[in-house]
Amino acid sequence: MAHVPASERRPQLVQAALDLMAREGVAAGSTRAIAAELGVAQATVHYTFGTKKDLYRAVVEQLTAEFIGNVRAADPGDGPFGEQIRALVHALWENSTRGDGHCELLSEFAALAMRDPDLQEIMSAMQREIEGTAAEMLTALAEAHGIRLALPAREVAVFFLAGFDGLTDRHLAQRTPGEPADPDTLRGLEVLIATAVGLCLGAPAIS
Amino acid sequence: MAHVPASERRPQLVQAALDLMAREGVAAGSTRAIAAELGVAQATVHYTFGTKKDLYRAVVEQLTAEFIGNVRAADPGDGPFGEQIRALVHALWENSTRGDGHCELLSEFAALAMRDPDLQEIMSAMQREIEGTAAEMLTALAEAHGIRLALPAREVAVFFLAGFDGLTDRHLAQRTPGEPADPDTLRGLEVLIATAVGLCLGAPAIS
DNA sequence: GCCCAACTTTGTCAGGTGACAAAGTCGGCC
DNA sequence: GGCCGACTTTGTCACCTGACAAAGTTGGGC
Repeated sequence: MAHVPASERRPQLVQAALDLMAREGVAAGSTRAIAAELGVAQATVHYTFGTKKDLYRAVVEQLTAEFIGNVRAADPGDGPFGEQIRALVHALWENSTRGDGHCELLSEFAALAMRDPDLQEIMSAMQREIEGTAAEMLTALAEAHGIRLALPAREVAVFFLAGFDGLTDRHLAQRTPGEPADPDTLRGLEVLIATAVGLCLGAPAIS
Repeated sequence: MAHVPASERRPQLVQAALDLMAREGVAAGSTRAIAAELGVAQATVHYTFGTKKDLYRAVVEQLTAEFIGNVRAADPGDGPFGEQIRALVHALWENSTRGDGHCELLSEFAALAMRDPDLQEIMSAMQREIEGTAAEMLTALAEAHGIRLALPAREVAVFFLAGFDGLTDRHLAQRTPGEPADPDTLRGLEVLIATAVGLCLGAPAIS
């Protein structure tokens, strides 16, 4: 095996762990399996990261960065406000249901984080970062249309992202890999978009 | 250890597994740990259930039954329609965030189910059962008030429950055990209730 | 009162886990 | 050109896992 500086080995191992776990689940991410994925001795993992949890931490950070990058890269098109939101959300949905296992992996880490304070801190920070990004994009979009948001952008973001996460979880629970998404889930997504846009514009029924 | 018929041992083991896993997480639910929780030999688990997965299945079914029972037992009070919904949702929230670990456990099983077709089937059925229950209660409530729902009850239920699950997950990710819930989460819950009620009554901004 | 089937216990297996130590190998720097 | 520190490999702990077999033990039915 070639001699590679640790600064290169690190991202290689993170990527190997990410690939393996996205494919076969967090539970399959033993240090041995991850090392084998990269074609490296098991002890290399411990040499590079010290502890398995440190590797996991790095994987989650990588996953977060990718996710936020994808969100930011989405193209809202140039329609009216509501249509732009719709386009962004659909892009996000495509991204989350692409079947590369990254979304599942994030859910698994979220489950792990409930029992592990260290992981919880990371996942919590990640969530806040995503919410911040969403709020920021929403604000920018509204501003571009000269719209004054009826609710603080952050509140809309939290409401929307909670609904979105719930729907992706539902999708993951209901889907059969080959088939299209459950129509109830897709309908839920449309309702969510409509209510979120309504929230922004100050729909009368909302207290 | 006393000689107990398997028909009694079964629920005892399920309860022991439930207690243990709610307390320490699914990962701590080895057959040995579960047997020890009940004060029984490890092989008893295999005698009674054959396979660990069969035990897990039984635990999930128990958890589902409890959850639906709690939902059904909630008291909507006797205010106007919107207030009754609100009361029910708050009861559900209290139930889900009580800190007995059952909610966390359900999330963990949902994560497991993403990689295990057998579990997925159970969790999927559970989800549909909960949605059906919610839709049913919503219909009954609307009928009692002479309200004609602007959307099919099932659609409202899917939308609401997805949002609710997202918010409980957010709560689980953000909370620090001793402290009160994150205000953003609670605000999200209120927004969710308001939009769900608005959906029922046919809020104008919703397409 | 006894006997058979249902249940429980003890013991063991093969395999997987995270972690580490020690020896080996490589590459850049002097 | 050699050497020293950074990296890799091999080997090995101690432990935990699900599963099973075989030998008890118990209780209900006759």
